Amino acid sequence: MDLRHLRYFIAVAEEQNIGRAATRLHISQPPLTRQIQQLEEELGVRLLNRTPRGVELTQAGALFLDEARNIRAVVEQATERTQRAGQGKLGRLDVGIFGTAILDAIPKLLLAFRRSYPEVKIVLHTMNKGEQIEALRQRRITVGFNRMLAPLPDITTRLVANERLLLAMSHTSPLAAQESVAFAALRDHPLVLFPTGARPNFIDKVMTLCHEAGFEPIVSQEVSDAITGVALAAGGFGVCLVPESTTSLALPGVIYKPLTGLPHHAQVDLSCIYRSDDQSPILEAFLGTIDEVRADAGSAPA
Amino acid sequence: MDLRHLRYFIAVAEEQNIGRAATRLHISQPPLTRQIQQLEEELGVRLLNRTPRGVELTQAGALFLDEARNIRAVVEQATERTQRAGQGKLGRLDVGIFGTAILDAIPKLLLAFRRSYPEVKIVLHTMNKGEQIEALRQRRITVGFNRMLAPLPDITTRLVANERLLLAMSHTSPLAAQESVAFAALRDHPLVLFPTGARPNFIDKVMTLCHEAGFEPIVSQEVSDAITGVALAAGGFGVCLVPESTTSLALPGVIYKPLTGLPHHAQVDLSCIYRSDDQSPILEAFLGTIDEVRADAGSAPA
DNA sequence: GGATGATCATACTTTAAAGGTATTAATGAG
DNA sequence: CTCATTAATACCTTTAAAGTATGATCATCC
Repeated sequence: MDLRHLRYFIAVAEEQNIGRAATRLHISQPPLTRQIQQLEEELGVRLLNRTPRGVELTQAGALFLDEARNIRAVVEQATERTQRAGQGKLGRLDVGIFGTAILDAIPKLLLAFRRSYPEVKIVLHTMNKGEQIEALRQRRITVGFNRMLAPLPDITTRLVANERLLLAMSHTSPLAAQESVAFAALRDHPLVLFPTGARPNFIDKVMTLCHEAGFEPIVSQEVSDAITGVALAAGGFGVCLVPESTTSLALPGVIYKPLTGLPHHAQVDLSCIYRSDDQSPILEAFLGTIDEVRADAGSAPA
Repeated sequence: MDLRHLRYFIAVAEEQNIGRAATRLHISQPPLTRQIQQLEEELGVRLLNRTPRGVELTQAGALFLDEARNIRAVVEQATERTQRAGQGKLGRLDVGIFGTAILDAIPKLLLAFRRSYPEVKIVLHTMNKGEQIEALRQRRITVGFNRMLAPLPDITTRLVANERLLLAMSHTSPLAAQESVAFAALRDHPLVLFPTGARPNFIDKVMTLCHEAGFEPIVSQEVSDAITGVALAAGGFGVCLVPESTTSLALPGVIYKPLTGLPHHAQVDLSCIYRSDDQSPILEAFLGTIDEVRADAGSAPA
């Protein structure tokens, strides 16, 4: 049996007349007669009673008409859903996120994507840089978000945001009175650094900036993540260099100050990463959303 | 799109390999490759990612696999149901019944049919002789039950039961003391006759029997149906000739007596009637059940 | 790192089946 | 009894699916 048989049978049943049905189907009458005969033979069931004025459905034929219409509807729905999936409009996007990277930019991005593609289910997985790479390769996630990723052949990196550096400190800090802080002034202040973890990382970046500025920083403490770092800064353990988006962390007693005297490259990137050979339409859609969001942010910066 | 495409795609998806799937489908690899390409082109969706070790499903492909399996199941179920309908095992049987004909024989028959064909819905329609003929011609019913039907060209009659005649009377009747009643004795007893309605009917039959026995009966009352007739007999209006199955009507004060001295043809038939040109499998099944029930009754009479 | 083997894709041919034309058979209407 | 209508059949054409042979690509193994 064939979908064509169903289509033909529906036409014949609706017209109650093989010739008229053939016209409607844009074929001639004899092949239609044959196709219906073939269908009946294959099912082993008489579907039509032939009369001199046309045909009429048997009881089995009436039942089969219902079934045929149902099948047609199911097939239509299947193709429609598949096509939406093929356009990235229906499906699932697994996203690897890295602790503090979830602040600010990423929620905006995910919300924008969900607005454009409401039928794509977004599943978040918290994992660190190494785990993200591993999960990408194993296809457990489609995209990850990270900072300062060393380039890899099979992973493509796409810049999502480039943030200024700010200085987090306790409101009791001697630097708190100033409107802004000169980077070079940090030579005399103990620093809380983060994150400890796979190199290269943000600690390396800060160290390099200090060296470029001509001093060796006083390291008060190295901690695993930004939240801990800011908390320690609030507690007076020292000052802590953070990406701008960290200001979303409004811990009590913490104030953030802009820095002056930093080189242009003293910014910290936030990148989206994905498998270079991934051609899935959902990924494409997601990358498109990134572009849109960046364009919006560029045209109307906050 | 075609059911073949679905079958092929399911095989490819399950084997994750076009060549192996082709073997499983008993075709060679190139046409299978082409059919899959064709399917993708028609949907406008990439369903497979080709790798050097075979193929893997895209997200849309995985969704389509589910849909394809679903369609296959729906189609299988449709053919299965249609085939059962074609064998008379699934569907609907509309039956016209005539008042008192519902006693005894017909319930037995309908129960036997329902036991053999539990998925055929039996719908009963109470209608008289003329209405049954009309309803048969208009296909509102498939079979009817009736007595003493005059032969018609487009309606076939099939004898279901042939019943003796009994005499219903009040237990206070002078005839009540006898074990049986000689038919000729009825010449002196007023008769309650039924049914009034389309000729020929049971009244004609009784009158003929009386004439053959050489007397003109005293007609006490003519009534529309057996129940009324028996009730009047119970009330002392006279005696009432009834088919044997009427004994199911155990009205208070009524007794039934066998008759002696009747000719062989003094029996009343109960027949099933149906359109002569009706070839529906459900009718065939029902006629088959009639045969079986009669055979059972014949081999082991009550 | 080049040979090897596996896999999918392409080109071309064969075969099967769907579609078309002409005609017949059956049946009801005028 | 003829005519019109309808489905069925016979035969031919065309389309498309299947087969054969071969090429391209890429991972794997010595």
